[in-house]
Amino acid sequence: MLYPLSYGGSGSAQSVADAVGHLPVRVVRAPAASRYAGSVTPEQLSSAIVAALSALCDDGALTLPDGVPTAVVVERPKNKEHGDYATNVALQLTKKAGVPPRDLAGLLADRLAVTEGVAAVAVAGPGFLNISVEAGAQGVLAAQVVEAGVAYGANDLFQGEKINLEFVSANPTGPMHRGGTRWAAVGDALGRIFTLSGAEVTREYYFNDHGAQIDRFARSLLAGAQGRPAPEDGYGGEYIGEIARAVLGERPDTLDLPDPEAQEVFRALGVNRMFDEIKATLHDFGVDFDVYFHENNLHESGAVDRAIARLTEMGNTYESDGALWIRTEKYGDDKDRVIVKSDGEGAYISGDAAYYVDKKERGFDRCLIMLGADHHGYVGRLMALCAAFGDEPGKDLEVLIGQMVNLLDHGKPVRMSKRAGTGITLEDLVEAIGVDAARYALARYTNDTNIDIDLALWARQSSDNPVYYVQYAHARLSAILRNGADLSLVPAVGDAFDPSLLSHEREGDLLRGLAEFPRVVASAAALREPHRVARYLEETASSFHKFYDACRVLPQGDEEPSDLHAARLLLVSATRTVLANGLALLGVTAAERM
RNA sequence: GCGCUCGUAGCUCAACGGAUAGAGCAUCUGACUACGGAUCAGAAGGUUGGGGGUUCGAAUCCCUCCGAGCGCACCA
Repeated sequence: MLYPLSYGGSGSAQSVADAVGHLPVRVVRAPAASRYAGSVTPEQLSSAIVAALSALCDDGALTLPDGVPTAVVVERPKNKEHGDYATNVALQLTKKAGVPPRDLAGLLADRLAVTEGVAAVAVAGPGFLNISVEAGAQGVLAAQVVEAGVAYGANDLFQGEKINLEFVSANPTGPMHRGGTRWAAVGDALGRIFTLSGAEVTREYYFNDHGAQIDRFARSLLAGAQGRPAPEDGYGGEYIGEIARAVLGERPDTLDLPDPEAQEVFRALGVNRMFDEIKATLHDFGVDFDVYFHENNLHESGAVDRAIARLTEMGNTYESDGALWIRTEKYGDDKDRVIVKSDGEGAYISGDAAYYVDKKERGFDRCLIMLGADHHGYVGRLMALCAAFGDEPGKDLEVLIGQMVNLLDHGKPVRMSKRAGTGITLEDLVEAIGVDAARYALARYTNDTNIDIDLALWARQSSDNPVYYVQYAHARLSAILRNGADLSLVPAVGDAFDPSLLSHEREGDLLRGLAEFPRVVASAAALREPHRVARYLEETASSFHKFYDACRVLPQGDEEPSDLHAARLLLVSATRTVLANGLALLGVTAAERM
């Protein structure tokens, strides 16, 4: 769930879906133009329903004071007794039209029944329209998926938008702990999802390399190098000694310098070492940022002073008790905040103000910041900051919160990392269960719930591990295609493909599932919920296994290859495309063999 | 005390305000002359924390109580 589109108790609980319109029909680009005509997609059904409504109004059978909607929701029912597709349009319009829902549904059903590719339309329950599609109209999708290839799943929800994603942004004072770890997986996946939804994405990491924490880090390194214990307010853990030794390796004479100068060497070189280590860890995790932004630059370049000046020009600052304050309360924060401390130093928020201005000057339509739950108290002031600059919180700036991740091992909490001296690090997690399982496990759940990840489960290579279930399906699909190739059997294409052959119930289930993929991607982008992709992949893998169990794809023994074999091989190819594209969105390997 | 996020099967979790609340694991029963059994079929398992409200319809929105996690700096 998105954190605040509305925030600070303004009361409106408007969902993102509302904000972008009715998702299921609006966002989806029809599969690439294709020589395989005759398919029936949800979008086409939506159009057909809109046309039917218009016709009913023209005939005087129906009166809609607000006019005919431009699109209606067509969804795939959970229960397949309710047809291939369903719409609640009659229930939605019953009040405006002044017609009982079942009557309105009946009027629409008569009109829709004659649509090409539609096999049957039924009125059900309180007034749902249940639509069944002819087998041939569904089967076409297999060809469309294979034609689209890696582009299948693309949609234009964020077409042309420049989106800045800031995530992880762990302090360069130690190895990356679990707070940033969840976002490393989820934020990167979200970036991939936005990209497939048409956005131009910039991934950004904000290094807080300014301020007291860096002083503490430098003092800790110096202490470590001198064999003294870590300062009381400093950093412990084995990595301090490692970094200190590395700095000494680079500058062996450091300890001969007076302490203040030595500390400066440790600061400069130690922080750089930490940068490099964090970048390398993330790279190994499959996450690379386009921009590593250094907070210190904002202070040294005068960007902070300019941002503060601008806030002052806009009348959003005032002096009190020798400090400069920003009027965040006016914009929904709990209270005003100090932006320049009475000692003349910029408070932390001054860097954020300048950073935000910098992002906007770089032309981003949306800036998303992803934070751990331990920072959610900061959301209000960030949003207020955005408003203080005259921008629109929730649009120009959006903050996502990821709740805590608890790591377990055989049900028991794992809390400490020897090397970091604090929480479990990303490296610890990867070492325990590998990159694929780690990324999948972290991306599989909604961000706004605490999750427990049991290392013992995710390290297991068996069916109770969801990532293996999906990867296995992909490997199995790959094996079928390999075996088919050995028999010189290739997926049906062009005139050789008869979509109506894919008429088995399990084939229909699978095809309808594959048709959902672009909408799943679009909704994952709109709601900022990558876990939808993971759940969808598990469903699709399951749907495939059921198909596999019931439908023989390749010829057996001396059997002659038939058009059905070729058609099913095409369906196999399409399914593999969807699983591969979906796993790619999560940054998880899609292996041909396991 | 105030705020944010949650509370769904024994466990871990799904469910754009829609139809009989779904999966996996665990438990029980079945399917291997195997296109990869890392699979499939079936059974059992629920007052969606409690109580009000909103409406054609609520796990979902509003109020309230209970419980959990995380926050409430001139720290960063």
